Amino acid sequence: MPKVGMEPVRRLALVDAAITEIGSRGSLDVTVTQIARRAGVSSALAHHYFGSKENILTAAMRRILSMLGDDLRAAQKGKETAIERLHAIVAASFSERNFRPDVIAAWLAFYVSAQTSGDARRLLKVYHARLRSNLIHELRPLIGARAVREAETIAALIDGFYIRQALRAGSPDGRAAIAATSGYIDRLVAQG
Amino acid sequence: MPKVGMEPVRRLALVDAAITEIGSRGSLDVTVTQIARRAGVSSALAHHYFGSKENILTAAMRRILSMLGDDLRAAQKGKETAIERLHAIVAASFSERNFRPDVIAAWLAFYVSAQTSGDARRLLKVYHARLRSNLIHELRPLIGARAVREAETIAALIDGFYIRQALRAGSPDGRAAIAATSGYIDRLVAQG
DNA sequence: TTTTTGATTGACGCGTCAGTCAATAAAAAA
DNA sequence: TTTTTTATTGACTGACGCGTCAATCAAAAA
Repeated sequence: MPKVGMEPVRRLALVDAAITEIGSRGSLDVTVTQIARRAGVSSALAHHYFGSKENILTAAMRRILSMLGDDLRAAQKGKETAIERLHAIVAASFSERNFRPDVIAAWLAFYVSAQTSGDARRLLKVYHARLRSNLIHELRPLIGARAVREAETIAALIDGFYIRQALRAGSPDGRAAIAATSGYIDRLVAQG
Repeated sequence: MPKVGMEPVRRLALVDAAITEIGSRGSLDVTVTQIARRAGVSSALAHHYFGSKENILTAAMRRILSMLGDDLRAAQKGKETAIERLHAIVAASFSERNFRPDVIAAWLAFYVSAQTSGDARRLLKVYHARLRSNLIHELRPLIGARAVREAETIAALIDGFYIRQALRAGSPDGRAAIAATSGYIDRLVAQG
């Protein structure tokens, strides 16, 4: 079976396997062997390509956040008004692709690892900064100086719905989260 | 030094040490030896009293949540109106005693362990249920049927500020969180 | 065909950690 | 005083996980 050009294939498979494994175990306490098995390779190969377990986990995190980033960008495209773009940000945050049990569990686990790992911390901060700057940019023309503080609150609301979903049993209810968050924004704007 | 009646003293010291250790490491990945050393005893003694590491961690979690519960109850006492009690709930949630880096880190870590451990999950659900029922009870006379949905949103807001604080560097800014959350409630009530 | 290069893994060393156990020491009870 | 009970720990073990390494295998290049 040894064919040339396997590296990118294996890397992707391992990262995907890591996300799934973290999601299914609900914790970063996954072994390289578990990840490798799920990806259909040996643990030695995982080390061969990634060097260390931490590198695998960081790559998984990067992938989750970049998926979210892509969605955010895509959702805002074509929207004409600021309020539409705000709604698009909220919708993307709770879209079927991102607001999923395994992704939520992984995302939560990364929050914890950000307490220790510099890489994880940096990546999460980038995501925070981008979300924040997006929100402020759209809010400013609508509510002026209050945009900064309100962006923080909206972000907290989004993160809050994420973490609470992590504790729920059933499949995520993105619509309720969207309704609440968008509702908050609408009331904000209506009041000026 | 062996004196009788050490058990409750040791238990308390070990649980406190566990909270501090988790907070300082920012993760549940703490060893029994670390906890025991911080409490000034051997790891064997920790096992002697608690039987297992998981029991220590669960006890630590129970303690954090019961501290929060006490504060919540105390804060509501003496308040006459529903809106005052709502503000008291928010203030207690972000009080100096609870909204502290090590407690926040431990709390976050417990959220993760709730994905795996039945005990942790159960404890967190109790906290959620109590907060939810408190909020609904006070909101109902003010906004009627919308109370249920809004209680969920307020809870998400609180949890969201917690998790976002976990990523920040400096010491927690409880006032800002209180201002935002209480502000949300005020606007809610003002609109009827 | 021979050589090189990339893919792949089984086996293993090294460290860590949870939990056990037997032994010691001192207080309390008999 | 002798016996029992409680507190306490050093030493140990069995399991587990990361990361390494030498070896194998097949495709590609020479």
